[in-house]
Amino acid sequence: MSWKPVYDVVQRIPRGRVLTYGALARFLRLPGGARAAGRAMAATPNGKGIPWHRVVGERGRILTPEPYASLQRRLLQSERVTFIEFRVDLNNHLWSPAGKPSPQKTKKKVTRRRNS
DNA sequence: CATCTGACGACCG
DNA sequence: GCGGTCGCCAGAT
Repeated sequence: MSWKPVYDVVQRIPRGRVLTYGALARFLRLPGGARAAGRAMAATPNGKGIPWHRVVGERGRILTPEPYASLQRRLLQSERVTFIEFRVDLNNHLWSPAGKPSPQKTKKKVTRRRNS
């Protein structure tokens, strides 16, 4: 499968901003949904300058396997991305491929789901 | 060819 | 908020 379009978008994520697998999948209309985005990232070729660390779970949750999780947090924090208890503050850093910066501060539907 | 396994996210109780 | 299931589907075994 060609994940080029995925990498292409990821590569466009500005420094200090992040994208979620779901948003990525929906934007590109990937068959298989968010998980497809996850597969794409898991297959990300290293050393290609792809900012894989800027892709996180739906609520800013870091989902990468342990070896990378710490690195990812470190990289994000190094570019000024703020965290709230192991979660990226999407409210201020979520980016949109379509060019929808709108950070906003009013949380609308941020109260549900699990994951620990 | 048959199974298993996820770098997800939606739902349910 | 927490734990568990389900749909999806490309690779790995």
